[in-house]
This record gives sequence, structure tokens and C-alpha cells, in this order.
Amino acid sequence: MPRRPRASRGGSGGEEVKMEDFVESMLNLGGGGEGEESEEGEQLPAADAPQYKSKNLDAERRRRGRLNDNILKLRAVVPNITKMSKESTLADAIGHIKKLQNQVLELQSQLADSPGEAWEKQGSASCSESFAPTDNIHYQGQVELIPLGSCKYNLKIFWTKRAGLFTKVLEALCNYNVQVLSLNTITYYGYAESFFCIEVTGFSMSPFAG
Amino acid sequence: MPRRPRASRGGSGGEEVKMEDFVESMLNLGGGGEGEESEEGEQLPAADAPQYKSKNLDAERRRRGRLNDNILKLRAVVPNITKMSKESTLADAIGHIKKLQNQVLELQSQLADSPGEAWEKQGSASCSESFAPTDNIHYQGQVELIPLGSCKYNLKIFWTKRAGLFTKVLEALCNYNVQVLSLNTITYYGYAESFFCIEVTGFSMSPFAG
DNA sequence: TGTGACACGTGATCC
DNA sequence: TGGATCACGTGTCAC
Repeated sequence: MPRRPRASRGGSGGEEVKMEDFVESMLNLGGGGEGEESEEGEQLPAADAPQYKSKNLDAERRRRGRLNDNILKLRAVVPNITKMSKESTLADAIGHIKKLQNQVLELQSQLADSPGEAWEKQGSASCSESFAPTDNIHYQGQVELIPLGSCKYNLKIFWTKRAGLFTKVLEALCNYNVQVLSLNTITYYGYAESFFCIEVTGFSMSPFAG
Repeated sequence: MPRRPRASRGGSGGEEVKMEDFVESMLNLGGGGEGEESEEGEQLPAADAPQYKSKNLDAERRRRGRLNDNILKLRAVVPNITKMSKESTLADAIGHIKKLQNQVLELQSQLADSPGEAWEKQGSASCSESFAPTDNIHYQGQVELIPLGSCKYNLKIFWTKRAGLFTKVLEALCNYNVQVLSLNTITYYGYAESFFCIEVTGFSMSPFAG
């Protein structure tokens, strides 16, 4: 029986007065106050008293209104509402939040997947948040080179999208006898980030080195 | 005053009995039931009556418990809890759902972003759901070519990731005098999808065509 | 008929 | 000391 933390037991003798107020207000509400004070009048003569409002009656009303407003707003942003009840609304909101979080994780893992299959192990920070285009950082170009093995590197280039720029980068790579093993490019709002997994060889079988 | 739809005014004469039950239960609760039935005994002699429970007392308790459980679970899945209150919990949940939905939309637009800046207008279906790696469809390779203008195309290739394969594709493009204007590649769980924006020219200034 | 969901006003508690 | 929040038991409505 963990409930019922009532029964403060130790207050002054004023409890009966409060109880009487409570009973009176309940009777007033039950009677409605229209015209049938006949039965109530004989029980409690203060039937025409000005309602004996509790201290926090309207505050509690406001609080309930805010809570219900939030329940309504929550019901507005959750697409799959199974039942029009508070409990179902909360349960659906919980399920929707979990589904959205899984979706975000999946999309981020798809975006963050890199050619070297071990990009994070190289110490490069995961860039889930810094990718937001609302960051007011203006890059003209940013290059990062991370050695992987003997001749392998991860090349990370951040730039502003421009037609023909990608070809120039490939040209430059070819000039250094670089072979592109794999490549990821993410473009968003005029920016682009490319992750090359490259291998530097003394010679090249590809016609690019011609 | 839109509230207070009470005062049904029209019930039978059994209202006093219900009110008495209510008052009695309130008094019993107020006393706590430990040992000080002295004052209550003189007010209502039915202090040892079996509580005169309302019809739906425990049902209401169960309902409240479920609601609070859901509030707790909701508070568990929302990361940014500003205040430990029901209202703030709901408000934070609403904000979190909105943030997650915006994040999902942004990530999906990043994934669906294509070099031609108008990939969707070419009739290619938006692939937010079919990208899920849990789809048990095994591709050996899939190529799609969508004409954009006079000499421009969108080339869409779906393959299984393999080292050196990307170089072979670039070789093939070079053999057709194709210039890569821009490129998006998304890799996930061993699969890769590349979106080329290419231009076919009779000659090429890039060294690839050598 | 009765069962569940709600709104209501209250007392208690925390700051 | 008030203001805010909460749990409580009730009456009422709908199915």
C-alpha cells in the first residue's frame, strides 16, 4: 500500500472547519444553486454563501487546462493515434519517439558510412551535429589526410559545390599517381564533403595516369 | 465560464446518500485510521464501516497509475528534461518530436540530394524507405540513365561494394568521353549507390580521356 | 447494465 | 508566506 500519503495527523484542531468547508462546497456544487435549496437548507444553512472557494481552485483549473493543452498538442504532432485517450496518446507518443530515434540513427549511420570501413577508428570525430547547414561557418575548402596503412590514406575534402571542381580534384589525384579505391560524397545545401579511400602507387594500371 | 458541466439536477432522491458516503469516506481518509477516531466518532458514528468505497475507486487508481507510468516512460525517452513536472515533460516531448522530425527530414533530403539538383523531377521515386538494408533484395548491379538536357545525364548505379570497382566505372566513363560534373555516393552495409551527373562531350580537357 | 475515461475540487507538500 | 504541483475520491458521460 504505497499510496495514500495523506493523514498528516498532527495538525491543529482546525481540521473539522476545513472538512465542513469541503462538504459545504460539495453540497453547493451538487445542488447546482438554481432553486432547490429545500433539502440542502436543512442540512447546511449556508447554502447561499459565496461558494467558499478553495485557495487554489482556479490555479488548479489553469494547471489542468495547460496539461490538456499539452496533451492536445502532443496528439497533434504524433501521426499514428490509435485511440482518443490520454493514455493511448502518451503510449503512441513514446512509440513515435522511439521510432524517430531509430530512424535518425539509421540515417546517420548511412550518411556516416565511409570507404575505409573504419573511419571513426582514425580519430576523426563523428560529424552528426556539425553537418547541420544552419551552422554559419563558411568554408572555402578543407582537406584532411589520414594515413591508413603503407600506401593507403583517407582523404576528406569539404568544399562548396561547383560544377567542374570534382573533375579538377580527380585530375590532381591522378597527377600524384593516386588510385581511388572508393569514395563517399555527401552534398547538402550547396556544400559537399567527399571521403576518398586512396592508394598511392608508383605505377598505375588505370588509364588515368596516362 | 465554459467549465463545470456538473449539476445534473434531475436525479432521484438518492443524492443525499451518495453525499453522505462521500463525506464519510473523506473523513475516514482524513483520520488516517490509526487510533484517533475520537473526534470523528462524534461526527459520524460509522467510523468502522468498511470504507463505503465508490464504485470506480480502484479503477480510477489503476487509471492514474497507468497515466503516471506513461508520463515516466515518456520522460525516460526524452533526453532534454528541463523540469520534473508533468507539463514540462509533455512540452519537452513535443519539442523533441518536432526536432526529431526535422532531423529525419533533413537527413532524408541529404541522402536524396542528387547532382542534377532535380533528381525527383525525372520521375525517380524517392527512396527513403527502400534504402533500408533489411530489405532482402540482392543486387548484382543496377544502372539507370536519365537524360537531363542536350548532353547531360543522371547516371545512377547500385552495386555491392568492392575495391577497384569504382575505378573500373571511371574507366568506362572515360572510354565514352564522359565528364563527371558531380557525384554522390552512398555506401551502407556493403552496398553502394552512386549518382553521377555526367556530360558527354566530343572531346575532353581532362587527362582522363588520354 | 456496468465499465472506462474525464473533469472537478480538495488537502498535502515543496520551494 | 503564497504559488505551483501532485494524488486523491468523487460524479458524470458514453459505449
